[in-house]
Amino acid sequence: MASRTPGDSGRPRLRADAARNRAQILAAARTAFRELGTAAPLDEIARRAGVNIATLYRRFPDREALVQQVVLDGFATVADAARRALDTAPQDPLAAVEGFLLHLVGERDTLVLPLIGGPVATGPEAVELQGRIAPLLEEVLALARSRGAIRPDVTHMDLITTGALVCRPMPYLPAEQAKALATRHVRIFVDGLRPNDPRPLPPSPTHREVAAHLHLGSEGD
Amino acid sequence: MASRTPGDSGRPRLRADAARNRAQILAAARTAFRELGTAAPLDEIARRAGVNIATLYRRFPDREALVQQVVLDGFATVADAARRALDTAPQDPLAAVEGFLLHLVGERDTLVLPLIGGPVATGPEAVELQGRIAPLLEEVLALARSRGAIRPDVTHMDLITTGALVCRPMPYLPAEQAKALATRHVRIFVDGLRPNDPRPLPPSPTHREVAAHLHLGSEGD
Amino acid sequence: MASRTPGDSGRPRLRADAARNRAQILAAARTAFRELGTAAPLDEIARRAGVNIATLYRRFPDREALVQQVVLDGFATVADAARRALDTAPQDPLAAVEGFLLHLVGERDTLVLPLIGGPVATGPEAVELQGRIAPLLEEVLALARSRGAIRPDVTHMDLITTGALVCRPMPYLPAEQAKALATRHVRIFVDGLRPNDPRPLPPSPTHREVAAHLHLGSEGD
Amino acid sequence: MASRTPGDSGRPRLRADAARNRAQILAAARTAFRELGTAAPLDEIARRAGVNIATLYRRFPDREALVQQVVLDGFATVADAARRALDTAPQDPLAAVEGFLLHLVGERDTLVLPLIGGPVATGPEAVELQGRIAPLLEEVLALARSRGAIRPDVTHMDLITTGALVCRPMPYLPAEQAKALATRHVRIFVDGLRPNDPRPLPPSPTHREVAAHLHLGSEGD
DNA sequence: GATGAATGAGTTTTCATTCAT
DNA sequence: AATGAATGAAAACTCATTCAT
Repeated sequence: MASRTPGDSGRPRLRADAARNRAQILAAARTAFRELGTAAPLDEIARRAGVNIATLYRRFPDREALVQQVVLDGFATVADAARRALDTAPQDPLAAVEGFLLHLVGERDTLVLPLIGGPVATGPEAVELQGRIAPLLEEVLALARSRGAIRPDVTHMDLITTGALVCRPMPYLPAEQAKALATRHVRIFVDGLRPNDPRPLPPSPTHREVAAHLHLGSEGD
Repeated sequence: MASRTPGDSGRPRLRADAARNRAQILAAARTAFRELGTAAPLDEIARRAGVNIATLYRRFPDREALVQQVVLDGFATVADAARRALDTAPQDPLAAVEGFLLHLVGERDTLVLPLIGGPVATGPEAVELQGRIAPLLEEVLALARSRGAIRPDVTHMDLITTGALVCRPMPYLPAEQAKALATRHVRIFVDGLRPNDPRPLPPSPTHREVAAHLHLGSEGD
Repeated sequence: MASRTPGDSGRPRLRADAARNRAQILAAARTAFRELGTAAPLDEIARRAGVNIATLYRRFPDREALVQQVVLDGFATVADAARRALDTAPQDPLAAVEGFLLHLVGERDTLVLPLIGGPVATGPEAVELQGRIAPLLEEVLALARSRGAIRPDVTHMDLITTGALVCRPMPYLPAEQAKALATRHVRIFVDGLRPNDPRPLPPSPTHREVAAHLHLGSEGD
Repeated sequence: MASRTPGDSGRPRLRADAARNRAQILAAARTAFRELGTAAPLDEIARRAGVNIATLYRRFPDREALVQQVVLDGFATVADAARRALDTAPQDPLAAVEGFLLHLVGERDTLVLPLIGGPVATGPEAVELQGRIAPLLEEVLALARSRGAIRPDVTHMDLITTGALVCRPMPYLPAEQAKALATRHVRIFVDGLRPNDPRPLPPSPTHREVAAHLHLGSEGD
């Protein structure tokens, strides 16, 4: 559904052409970030968006702001998917989990979660969105556990991790093939979530530990 | 275990000090690429390696050559892991599969597979290594299937995809936490490989299709 | 005379300040190329032009482009001189030939014809200009021959060769002395064109042969 | 005749292989200087000579020394040509003049006279050679004048200028074509030297003036 | 609001030169 | 004597950012 226009909340309304430019810039940034990393040249992004580099700067005072917005839009997509999962969880909670992941896979072409080389979403909006996702997924998982539909040792962090992984760009592979492989991966993973005599998992870092590093299961540096 | 010195085949032997420099450059490149992407500044890499930038250029005529070698070393690690998996497969083929993936997770701090923004390994050595990995994994899988130890619809490409995903850098998350999450992911995934009434998988792109794009289950652009 | 502004055809009109910068860059390049060869440091050229090196790159994407334009302007000067020669040929065709050469000598301080180490003008504009010069000179020569004012075996290529030679920089000699020596050379050469029982010339390469190598009587490599 | 091996006088005798290397370096330098100017990369010259760059440095402590030697060899060729001209002058002094110029044209592929961008031959050997050339040519001219074989207002500097000009590289033109054009140019020029009612020449800079700038009719900077 | 233009600060790349083998 | 290797310094080139139109 996603009727929300990403990233335009809490801002003075823009003139129509300016709004269009802003949307084009964000779209160009999403693909450029996926292809080139968040260090992608800003004038390359402006070029792809069909606007002048100065126009980009008018909308986003620096690279950081642009990255923030793109990541924020990504988080919004995840939150959206989590909400839908909760909606459908009562019928079939495990299917809801799978639906969550496949929904993300469905958006993977334009989904930028914190990426290599990129600064990270630290603003209040980002924190707020991230804080909203975890409980939604935990609620889905709780329901699933109570129905015996899922192994008990899975946490929302495993889902977030999986979502982040299957949305990573796979450079030089056509989008269709990437999506097919990601889909198969999700299907197998979700089969692994079923309570079929699972081998117990090793301990997870706590949500708090990970949150202290601020982001969707990402590592590095 | 990894007794191979990476990337030193088919080359006139280097003087001892030069070989040491070369190894330091590659090590520095591996971590820099994981942290900053393959667009990481070369002088930063030289600095970390403790050599002059011109020395780096002496060994690797351009960024491309450096990336190639790093990726090639990554492939060699994967091939190595696949070989070990085949060795242990007769005892417990599914455990061998898991061992393959966990081995990669164990090396994830220094493992660079084709990455965002990066050119891609296309040289004959890369093709040769890639062509060596697939049959090894297929042999493991065949054994597992014949023992009924695994769902029948999994292919080596699913394993490659999974290996590539769980080795992706997770920027801003400490290595320990990243490894823990990756390990849990692998454990669940492998549970999903068991032949417990699995739901059939959607079709996979063929090896040939993917190979045409030349790389370990990676996408983009 | 020379009312043409060099190198500004077929381009979107530049802002006034940008056009000024462009002209200064070209002027600086002309003298730098004559002094240092076409490998002259671009930042030196930018410095002489009083602009930032990036501004130079904005106008000329690489050294090649800058050299092209400078050479193109040189060709334009030659074409201009040839046109004037044709204008005055009816009165005294041999004087017109001499005027052509002396005109070039007069501009030699800022005239850059294809030079050592330099790539060469191959674009359509260069070809067009070169193709325009030859017939003009041939027409002058035809008139001179019909009047018996010149030895019959001279071709426009001899004139082009001579023009190119006498315009070559003479490093370390002050411009005045260089011009004096070049002028004397032209005077003697033109005396050698008179039909005073000349010894026949050895065969010339054809225009086509030379044109296949694309440039005003230049050699090398 | 040129039985002289250029540039090996007054030096401790080299080991045979070292002498060979030195000759190869000089040959490579001659062509590289003609193609790329005297700023040609030294390792390029070493590469063409088939020796290591450090070997080049062992023979020539810096670029300057290499250029000096190459130019010196060029002067030696000119002096040689002048000597021959004087030998043959008694039979036909104008033919001797032409022979001088054509001799230079014949060597133009390997003849490097002070060139654009190049430092300049200032050593005692250079001065000595230059000082030797002028009187030889003047003697030829005096003989020609006394026989009425030449216009009276030509000086040795005109000959030097002409020699320098016709030996300039003509980049991108095959050597054969360049030589043909240069030959024709010389033939016409020499016809212009004949005492056929010549128009008087404008004044020449004096030998002293030019010598103050140290070189064979060259200008610039 | 949008853009062409300019610039300072990198980053990449090359090259002369020296050193150790 | 010759060479592989290393390096500092320069030059080529790119890019984020600001300014004037």
